Amino acid sequence: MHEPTARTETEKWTRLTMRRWVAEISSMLRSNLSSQQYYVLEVLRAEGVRRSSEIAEALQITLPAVTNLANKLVAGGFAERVPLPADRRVVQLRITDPGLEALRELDEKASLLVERFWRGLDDRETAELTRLLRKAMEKKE
Amino acid sequence: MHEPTARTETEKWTRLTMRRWVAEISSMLRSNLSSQQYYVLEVLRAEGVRRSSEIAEALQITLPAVTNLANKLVAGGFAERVPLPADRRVVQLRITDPGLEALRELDEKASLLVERFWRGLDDRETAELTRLLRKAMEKKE
DNA sequence: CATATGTCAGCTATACTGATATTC
DNA sequence: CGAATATCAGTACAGCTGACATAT
Repeated sequence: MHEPTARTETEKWTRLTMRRWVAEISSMLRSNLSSQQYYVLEVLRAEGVRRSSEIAEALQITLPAVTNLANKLVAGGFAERVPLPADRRVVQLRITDPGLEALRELDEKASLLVERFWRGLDDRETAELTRLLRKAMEKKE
Repeated sequence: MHEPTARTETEKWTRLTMRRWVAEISSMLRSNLSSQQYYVLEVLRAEGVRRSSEIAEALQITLPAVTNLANKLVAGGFAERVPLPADRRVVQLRITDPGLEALRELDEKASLLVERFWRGLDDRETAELTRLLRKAMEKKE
């Protein structure tokens, strides 16, 4: 083994960091959309219309769970169901203008959260952290 | 503003990283304890016996939620309730040997998960990442 | 007729609020 | 008696599996 204590330190700080993130983001979302609803809207904004099965795949949940999420989003006016004429089994979801607006507000909050989250780092360190996260994620595919 | 794109990049990669972590840890725990149960056991192992109110504080959940978690852990044999003679309103929780054993197994898995999670980074980068996470977390108190 | 897509029904798990012991 | 601690009761919400309707 190369450096036994180093790996333990990495574990320790990785897990503490992740735990805090989860705590902060869930308290941020408390009064608005659930985090899954938020994620669906983000997917819709980024990708345009998406069918239920694609959303299930993206969120790693079952199709009935997507139906449930979609019901909430549609009921709230954040998304709408759009039939796909070419294949009438398919139901697509599309984000609405109020959905985009809600997303913008949440983006604002998330942005502040990220900024606050890494507040202990200076600009150079933040840039280095970003580079490392990006590299780690890009190599995961 | 200093570097508008830099902040956006930080946001983007922070959030993707966190989302993936949540997905991976929850699939890791799927067949065992819930992540909250896991966290309670970790707290108990680190701190010795803890009263319900302290656990609620640590996990940022309500007291009834702790009662529920404690019921599950006790039913599973992972923890036990210990009265505190000095104050008979208090119920403390203590981890059992089977609880320690379960934790060891999960630690093993979590350890592999962390290692795999940052696999895209080399040793030097992993050390730097660890330093940055630690610094960011320590400055948050 | 077999497969694919989405929804419905019913179940489970977990957290919450409010009410209720019990003890300090 | 008021405050603190934990639990109980009831509710809400999100996810799952299995059954079902519709379309390919």
